[in-house]
Amino acid sequence: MEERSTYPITYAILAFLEEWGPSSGYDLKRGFDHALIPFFSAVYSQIYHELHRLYELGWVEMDIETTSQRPARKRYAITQAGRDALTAWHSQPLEKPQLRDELFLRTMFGRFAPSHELIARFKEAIVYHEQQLANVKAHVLAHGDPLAGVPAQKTDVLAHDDYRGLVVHFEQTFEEMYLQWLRESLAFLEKQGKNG
Amino acid sequence: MEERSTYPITYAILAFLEEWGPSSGYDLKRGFDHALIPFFSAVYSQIYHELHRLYELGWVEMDIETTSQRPARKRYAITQAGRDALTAWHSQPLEKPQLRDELFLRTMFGRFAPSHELIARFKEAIVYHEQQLANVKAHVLAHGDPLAGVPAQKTDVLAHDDYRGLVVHFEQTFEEMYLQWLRESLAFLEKQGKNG
DNA sequence: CATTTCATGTAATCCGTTACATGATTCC
DNA sequence: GGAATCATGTAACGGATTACATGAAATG
Repeated sequence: MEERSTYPITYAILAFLEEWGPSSGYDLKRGFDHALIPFFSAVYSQIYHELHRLYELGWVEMDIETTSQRPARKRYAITQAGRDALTAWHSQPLEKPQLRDELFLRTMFGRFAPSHELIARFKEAIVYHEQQLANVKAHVLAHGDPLAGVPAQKTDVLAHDDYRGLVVHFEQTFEEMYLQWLRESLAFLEKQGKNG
Repeated sequence: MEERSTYPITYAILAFLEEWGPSSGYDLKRGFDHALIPFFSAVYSQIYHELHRLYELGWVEMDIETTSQRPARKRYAITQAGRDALTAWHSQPLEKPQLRDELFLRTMFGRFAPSHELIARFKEAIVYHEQQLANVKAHVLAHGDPLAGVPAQKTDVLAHDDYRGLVVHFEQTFEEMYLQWLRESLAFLEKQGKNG
């Protein structure tokens, strides 16, 4: 197979179909929003487009539900070729991670505006990341945290949710670290403002 | 003015021109690579394109150096309108930060491949982030860290800049946190593997 | 009876990256 | 003499997002 062009969403969809069983594009969207926040998201148009692509690759199969009174609903299921692709994915090299955050650029060039502007941005960022942290903590309660010893692991194999738990643990640590930086920096900026 | 469409690179260029004085696209590229790694980067084509755009906006002016024997060199300088735009930028709301990292998706769906695969990815990520941390520590020495009380080197023209130091502090803390997560997760994965 | 939810898709735009194209000068 | 550096750009592609388009059924 000469499969060029697979993206993160390719495998996100395959993995969810494998985990959840046959699903519609609509189901997938809702699943992504609930389970993958905030490190992965997709919009409907992207999901529907990718499902068509996966269908043509033979990695998913599809049937249309006729039983329901609801709008036409297409159920997609992963095929064996899809499962093989999902497994092969884990052998491929990782893409480089990217953290894009305009606040860093604003901070770096903060002196080109009155100091209260940057201070206001920091305060807004604190509100935003406090909300993110609250969301993540709800996730920890839901999925556990294997590194912090929060619930549910089997002794023989990795528990189902342990993998997700590792990611959620990262999210929580990240948000806490970010908030600490915001608060320390804010204090620094406010102190400098008074001295200057 | 009905001009939509200004991006981070717009302001990165304006800020650097304000800070460094008149510069060529080539200068800007080198400056970005040295001063903004790893949270901001740009390729030549993007920089040249943006410079043309800024010229048409009247935010920069340009003259061609005829004195040199080198290839034609265009020197761009920020205008007053450019300075105004740079200041106005700081009043605008922040875009939402995005951390894109394929490792999270790989981890979440780690059970769809033999455990040694994910373990190998984690080991590769450790090597990568150790290198990132080493780069950042060199930055700290060059630019200082106002939160940790590390002074900037006087040899650096931009060294007075505490704003940049705040960003570099974040970078270092981020890489340290990331590495800790990688090592803890790796130990967890390896332990679970032996039990199974 | 109005809003939300269910349900799928097309079209356009946008931003970033890669590939391509050129050529002089300096350094080893 | 060959490699690296200086220096500027065009063309094409590609993934992600936004806007647009439609409409039934359940919920309050």
